[in-house]
Amino acid sequence: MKRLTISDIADAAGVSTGAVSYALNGKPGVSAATRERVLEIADRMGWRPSTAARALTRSRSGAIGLIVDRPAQVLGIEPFFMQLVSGIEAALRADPSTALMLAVTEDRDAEIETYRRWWAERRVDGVIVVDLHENDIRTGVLAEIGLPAVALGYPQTGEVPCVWADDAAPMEETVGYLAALGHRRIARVAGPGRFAHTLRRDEAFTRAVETHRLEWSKTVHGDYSGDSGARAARRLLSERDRATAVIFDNDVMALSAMAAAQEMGVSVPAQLSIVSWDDSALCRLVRPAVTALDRHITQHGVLAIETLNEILAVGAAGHVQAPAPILMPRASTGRAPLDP
Amino acid sequence: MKRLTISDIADAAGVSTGAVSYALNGKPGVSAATRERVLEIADRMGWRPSTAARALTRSRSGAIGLIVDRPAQVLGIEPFFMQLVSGIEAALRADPSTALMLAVTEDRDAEIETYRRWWAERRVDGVIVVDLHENDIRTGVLAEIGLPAVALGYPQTGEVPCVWADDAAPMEETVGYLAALGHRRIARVAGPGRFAHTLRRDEAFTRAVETHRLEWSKTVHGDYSGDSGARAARRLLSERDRATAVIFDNDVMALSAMAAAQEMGVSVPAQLSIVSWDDSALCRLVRPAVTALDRHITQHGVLAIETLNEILAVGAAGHVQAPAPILMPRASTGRAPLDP
DNA sequence: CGGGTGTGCTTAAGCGGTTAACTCGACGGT
DNA sequence: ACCGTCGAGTTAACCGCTTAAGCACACCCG
Repeated sequence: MKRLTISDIADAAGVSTGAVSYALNGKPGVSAATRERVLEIADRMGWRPSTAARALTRSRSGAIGLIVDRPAQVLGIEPFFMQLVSGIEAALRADPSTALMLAVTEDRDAEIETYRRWWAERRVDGVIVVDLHENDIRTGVLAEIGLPAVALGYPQTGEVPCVWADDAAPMEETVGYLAALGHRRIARVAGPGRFAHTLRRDEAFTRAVETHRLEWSKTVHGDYSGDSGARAARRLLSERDRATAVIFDNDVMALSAMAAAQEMGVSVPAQLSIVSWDDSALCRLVRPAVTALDRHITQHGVLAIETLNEILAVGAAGHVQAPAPILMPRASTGRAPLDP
Repeated sequence: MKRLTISDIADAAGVSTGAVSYALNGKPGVSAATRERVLEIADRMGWRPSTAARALTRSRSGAIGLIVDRPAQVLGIEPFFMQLVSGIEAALRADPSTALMLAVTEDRDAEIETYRRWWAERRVDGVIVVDLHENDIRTGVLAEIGLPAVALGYPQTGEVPCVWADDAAPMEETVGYLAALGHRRIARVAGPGRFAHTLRRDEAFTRAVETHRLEWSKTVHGDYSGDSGARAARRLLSERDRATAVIFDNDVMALSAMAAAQEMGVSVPAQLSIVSWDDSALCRLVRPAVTALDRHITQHGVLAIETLNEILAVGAAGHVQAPAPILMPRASTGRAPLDP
């Protein structure tokens, strides 16, 4: 089946390709009657402009890129990305002429290399960057090559607009909630320390611990994988005077830790309360269901696209604050044990 | 930062753009010395051909498409897609000039519409189709418009090459394994009946049940969501002379069902054995860890890309059999209860 | 009735590559 | 010395679309 070009439409309408182009792009230069006729014919014949040809003249590719750089093992199970993609796609549906380009890289260097390649090949008009580090080199590279970008995470140097959410208030709320349940010994199993949001939460946690005058607290770092969550749990549960509540930075670590606790004969929530800083169906899939902070990840995807569109339209955009995570108490949290 | 074009390279090398093109594409027409020099300059200056310009002349976009059509709710948690994407990306890494275009649609019509659009816009060179139905209309549409495609699922009309795996033998093995553990009453919670692989597994299950002369069996259909798995479990567990083992068509339903069983005070595996027809880290994340069939989904992604590349290179490809799922016995299966 | 002024379209150049066709020397054979 | 051949480039057309510039015609005004 032959693909139609603009000249097929021009022939059918009895006008030049230029006129067709004006008609289709809503530009002046053709009469209302002609415009109508061209539009009708193009629609009836099912013509769509070639993205390649358009990209060449407009220097816009009509695609935005997302690069995911986590080990395949974690990727498969981590609901974060698919939720994000859902949000991105939902926002993109408003403008079907834009598509999403996805890449999975093996490391940060490959990620940067892919940005450079995409830019040089004019494959994407902009990108969404996730897992922002403190002093992330990627934003520098993107600014240097001039590839429009929006990052998910705390505002950094200011070169790249960020979609961020306040973690301090929810952290305060979560610690307060656990304190109200009688917990005086709370641990936190964070994500990798290189991530900016990890550090912010670390700080917020420390502050909340002080505010509530807890007896003891501790922060350890994992890598979002189930293994690291389980390992952290085993270590925490082996301590004397151990924690009675643990806040995990994602759902996978929380679930895995809960399994580890069960194996050690520590019952949740009677002897140990568990909170996940990431809500997904996973948290409701297990028993006890896991108390979690809903981060509205899908919404982050929507905001990221809107911000990127703004950059593409007017050349710049400011940081965007997303709604703060909200605590969803479920069965994995309960009153602190009297004698842990 | 200005993007380089082929004429920048031509200028730097002191030759015409035509010569640069010949040099870069390994075509005759330039001396070895010139080729060397051009290659070196292009590399040093970091030039990459514009995909748009290339697409225009070669009528190849250098991208392949994947459309996912499942509710956002299921998407986020279903490890299937990310595993598939991992495989696709791994295979694409061999040829960095090809990118992956991802779309999430709301229903099948939107999916078909997107295929048509992508084709008309020359956005992708080929697509990978998942969740094949019996007599799937999508393969017809793709064949009609001539968009190269590879499907994941049982071979159908033959218009589109399929990457498929035998489910019969593993089903036989699984039922045999449960029978050996003393189970005489086995249920199966399948995916939606419209999927081709669901029907094949239904048949295989029925046959295996006969082979092993089970006392009783039953197949009910869910929709891969946790809710449907839990609902099915509750219904099955409420029956008199209920099943002592259940095989689920995916991990999400299996996990959810296990949670429902726990809520009903039915212990796994003492009173109920659970098997998931899909292995992911999820199955190892919960306690008891879930016995599952590893379908090598990542491998399916790799095979799909290889097959698609074959179609793009030589115009056609045959069906490809992927390795059969293998049973990974874990803690969710055990000896049948003497008195269920 | 000549000259400005829109209107509605066509023409053609250009986006960044690819490639068929052509040019220009050098070389070899007779 | 002349012609044919070949290697190494160059030139220019083309892919499908956009858009500045051009052009023909109708209309209005003094």
